Amino acid sequence: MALIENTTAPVSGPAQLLAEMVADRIRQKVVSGELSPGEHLSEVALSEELQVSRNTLREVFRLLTKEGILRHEANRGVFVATPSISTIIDIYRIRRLIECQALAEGYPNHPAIARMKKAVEAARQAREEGKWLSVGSADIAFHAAIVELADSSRLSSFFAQILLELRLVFGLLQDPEYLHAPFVDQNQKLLEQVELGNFRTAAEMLDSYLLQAERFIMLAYARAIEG
Amino acid sequence: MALIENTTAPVSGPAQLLAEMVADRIRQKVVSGELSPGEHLSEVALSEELQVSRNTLREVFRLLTKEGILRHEANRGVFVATPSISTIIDIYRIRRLIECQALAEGYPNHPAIARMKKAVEAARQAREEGKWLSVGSADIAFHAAIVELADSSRLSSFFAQILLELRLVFGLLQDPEYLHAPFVDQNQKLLEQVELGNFRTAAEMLDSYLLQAERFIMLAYARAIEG
DNA sequence: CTGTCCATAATGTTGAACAATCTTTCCTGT
DNA sequence: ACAGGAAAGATTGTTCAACATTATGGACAG
Repeated sequence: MALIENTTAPVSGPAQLLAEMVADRIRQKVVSGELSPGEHLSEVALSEELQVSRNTLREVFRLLTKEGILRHEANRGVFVATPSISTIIDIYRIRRLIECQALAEGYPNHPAIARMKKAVEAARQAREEGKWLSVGSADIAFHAAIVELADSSRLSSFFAQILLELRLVFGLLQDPEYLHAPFVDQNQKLLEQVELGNFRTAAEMLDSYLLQAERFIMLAYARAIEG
Repeated sequence: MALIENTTAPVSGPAQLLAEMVADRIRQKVVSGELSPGEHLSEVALSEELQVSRNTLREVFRLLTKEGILRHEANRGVFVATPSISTIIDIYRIRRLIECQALAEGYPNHPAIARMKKAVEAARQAREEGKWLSVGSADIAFHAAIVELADSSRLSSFFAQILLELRLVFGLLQDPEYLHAPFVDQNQKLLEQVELGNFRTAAEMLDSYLLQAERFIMLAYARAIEG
């Protein structure tokens, strides 16, 4: 009789792995600002909201904690990571080290250059439309493309993580226009040098841009945590 | 009555998180060669052997897969990662990029230099005693210390992962003496330059050492997968 | 020998249970 | 009134058992 009936009903098998999909959704929630830095993520609440079991959610937490966008405290659960000054310093130290080196050793006709160009165009478009969050995304894509010049899958995915953490920092800051607008033209200038084959010059420009951006963001950060 | 009696008995609570401990044990199994590249890790078998539940083990699998020492295939489970030629290329590309840059921008009296010195001494000691696996460990520690010159926690832990993958490669190769012996003296020479404050010189030496090591290991690898 | 079907085993995912730990509340004694 | 502490409640850590889904291996037919 009804004893054999199955009550739990995952009607359709997972096309992709469930945990990966959930991880994507949480990443997006963090980037979009739906989840704020420092916020506590309750296992029961989130598992109900996302319609997954606690076990699956915990697998996701492990992933995202390793990625650095969540923080884990024993017996207290996970929280959205709260970037600090030292986070910003660390991120920009890494950006200068990796991006400049990748750029300096780039070569003409590398497929990543096309992606850089596309990102610059997307950024200009988004700027005209006033979509500052999209400008930020395009800026991220541009710098991810720079790292792809190094032709290293491991380096690229590591750098993607770093850029994701940077987006967390951006989320903390106000005034996205003031924040993202200057980068559009800088990226454009970088791309011009790259297309001329002047990779060394481009790398030097990038280094100074990044130093400048770091100071800029540190200031905005200091302003944000006070006001 | 006995209904309330508890049958499951984890008598003592976890001092540290169980999953982290299990992850350490599996990492060690991989590094020590107890688990070989390509080997399939059964969830039931391993969870029984390590005395943890399947769920906990799956959390660990997620971690180690992200670290790159395990590989996940949908509906087929996890396997110990099998380094390929392109893995070696990728690893050494990253090593040259990160290590040389970190070394070039190092400065005297940095605490990491003491760690480099300690690693060199440990390596010499281990070599005299013929403990080639320890020589390998010391070599790893030496290069991890170089990266710590960059003072970036994120970069250091990323690089630790890369070096762990490299150990996987070593596990694939025969003749650890032939493999590790040359590095001891090279590291010694590097350290001498660093202690003299010649960071630029050291960085250039390191670059050529790494190029040399890459060729060396590629050859050993090619020999290993054939014979 | 090759392709199909079925039994078997593995993974993917869930829900419930309980132990350990943290948090809040409330009581008590001074 | 208030500091200290015990009890109650909520949350995480971990396990287990169940079941759906997907691979694997073998028997069998052509």
